Amino acid sequence: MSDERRLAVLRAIVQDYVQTSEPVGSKALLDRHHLGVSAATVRNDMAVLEEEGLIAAPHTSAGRVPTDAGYRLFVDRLSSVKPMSSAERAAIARFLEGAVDLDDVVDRTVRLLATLTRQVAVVQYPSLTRSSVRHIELVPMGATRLMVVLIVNTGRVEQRVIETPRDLSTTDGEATLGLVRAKVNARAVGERLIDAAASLTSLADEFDPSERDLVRAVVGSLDDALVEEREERVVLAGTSNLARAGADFPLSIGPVLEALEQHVVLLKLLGTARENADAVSVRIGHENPYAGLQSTSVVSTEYGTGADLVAGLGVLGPTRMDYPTTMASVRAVATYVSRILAQ
Amino acid sequence: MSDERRLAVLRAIVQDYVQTSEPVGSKALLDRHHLGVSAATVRNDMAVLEEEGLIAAPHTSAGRVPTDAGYRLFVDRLSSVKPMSSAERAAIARFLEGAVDLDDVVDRTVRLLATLTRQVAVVQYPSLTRSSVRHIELVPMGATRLMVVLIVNTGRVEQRVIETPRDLSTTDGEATLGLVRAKVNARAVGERLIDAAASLTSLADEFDPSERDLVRAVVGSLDDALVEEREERVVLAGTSNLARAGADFPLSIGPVLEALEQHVVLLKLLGTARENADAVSVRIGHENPYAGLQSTSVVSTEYGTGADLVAGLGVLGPTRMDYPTTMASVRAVATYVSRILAQ
DNA sequence: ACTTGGCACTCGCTGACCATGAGTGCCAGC
DNA sequence: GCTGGCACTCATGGTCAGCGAGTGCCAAGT
Repeated sequence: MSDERRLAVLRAIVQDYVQTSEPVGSKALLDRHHLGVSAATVRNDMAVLEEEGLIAAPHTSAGRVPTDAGYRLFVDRLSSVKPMSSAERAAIARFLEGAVDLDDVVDRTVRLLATLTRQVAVVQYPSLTRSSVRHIELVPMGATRLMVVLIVNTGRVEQRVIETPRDLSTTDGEATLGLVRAKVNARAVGERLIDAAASLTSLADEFDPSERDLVRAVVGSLDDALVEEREERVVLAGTSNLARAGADFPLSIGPVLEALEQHVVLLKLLGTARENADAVSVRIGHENPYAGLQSTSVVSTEYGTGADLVAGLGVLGPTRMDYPTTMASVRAVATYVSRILAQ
Repeated sequence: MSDERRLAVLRAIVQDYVQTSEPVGSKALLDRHHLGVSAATVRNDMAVLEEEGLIAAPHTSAGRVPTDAGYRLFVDRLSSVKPMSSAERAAIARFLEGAVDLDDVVDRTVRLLATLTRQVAVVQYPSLTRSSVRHIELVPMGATRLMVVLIVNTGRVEQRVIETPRDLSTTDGEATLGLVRAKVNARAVGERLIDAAASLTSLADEFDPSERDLVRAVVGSLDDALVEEREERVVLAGTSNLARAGADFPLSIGPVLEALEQHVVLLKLLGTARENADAVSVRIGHENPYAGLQSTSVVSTEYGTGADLVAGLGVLGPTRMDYPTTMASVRAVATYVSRILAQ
């Protein structure tokens, strides 16, 4: 049956509404899309679409607006990811090339994403939990304080300062410290962070009882650094784009801003996206499990180095969003930042 | 003359308007403050205040609202910083005590400030340019790559990875590296960052010509890390508080959000505050040099360790703000975070 | 069986109009 | 110099009518 034309009508409604942000009626629709039928036919189709819960009318006598389900159908079956021009791709690559270190890469990525999509961009720092230990350094700071520095293969560095039970400024103390440094590195380097924590636990047994306090203190602080959840950091950009789209949020942007401040929430959003393959994930309106984000959509994906996918990035905006181009931007940025990180 | 009473009227207007966010008229004013005079007298005073540009009427027949100049006079002469209860002080101290490292201190500080003031909080990272070098570590990563780690006395760590011109995996290479490490530290440790950069420049001269390439590479990356402006980082919290006070912004909160994303702007705001003594600085409305912040006020101060003041913190909100309590919170938080950092 | 033109109907939006009331400015008297 | 009184100004909120975009449905056409 005309099932196919009805979907074409839905597609047209979504496209028009995204562009004009006004409810679209049967007549306006005919002006902009030359479906080969009359207004009355479109009206009938619309009635069916409404019954199926794909579109809704704000008031009796206004045009129709897509529902979350309508957008869902649109992204799943009625749209394809819009290809980017090679000029755009080149611009992305060039902008990311200039980064000097990991912080800078992440910073540029998030800014770029916000600019491209004109929406709020969210980038997760490459997650330590999937990364491995590259080196551990012990730096004495005065007689009884020690800085423990953990260097991860993604380039991130974690440090802790601890009080040591022994005086390290003696030659004897220095020798001990050298031994501890060597053994800690021998056990941990190359291990994934979680495994490293495990293989360090029994380290104290290898030392003289008099030195175990020191070893335990070092291992303890490493444990701390290894599991510390702060590594799961996210960075935001483009928050002001929310104000531009202010009218799209039924209440106000307050709840959205609140959600954006709760980085745990954002991490979960990016995290659950990861269940899917390496495709771009889209979560629309009420599909978001968090109150306050129920009138927003999240377009996200993974990025990282090779087989070792390490983090997520994405954008957040009103459900009334240009999904095809947003998805294209997210995918392109993820691709290029991954490429940069692989070096 | 009744100059004094007129100021009392101004004070009352500011207080009422801050609380109710509605223009305050002569009658409403008498209900809430028992000035010993009649409404007509207050009206006369108001007329004078308006002529002096301290208050203004949104429309002919509405109450009066303080102007930026009115707020200025209020904070300068009509209010005192509200003292905090010892319970509040204790709560602040307790919350900040729990921090595990510098990042955590800054993070807790900014959150605390946002919660206390119910406004947008801005905290600058302790600035490296005023800090000194505590230690420099050189960590080989494979044969021809070297990680240069700079540890600053504020606890911050900067790292760079460089390609080395020499193979460092040989015993010979390791010896050279040890020598470089020792000399670099000898020259730089304890120096202020800017001075350290200067005293390192001639270091290559002390080495064999065959080793100078390596030394130059190390020094170059340190130079880079020492002057890198990213150290001048700021952290935000409480952005969602802007939405709550939405009605206070004539246009929309868009421009404000934009300004908040430009960290350079925020740094300048905190930076210029520093010209004043160690008091709390207040910049009201149009006193802010940045378009987009002209309907906001910034309350800021310095914090840091002892004589070595290293950074600024503050809050940003609508000009209609409870200045006395906000100033008290800012001052208290600065005091306590400084105390924590001094350890 | 589907499409189409037509027609009555709904309902949000806009602008006009009015009553209300908070608030002002001014003046004459104390 | 303060006060009570009074006329005046406007923003606000409510009602009401007209407009128009848009719908739903029906009867006729293909």
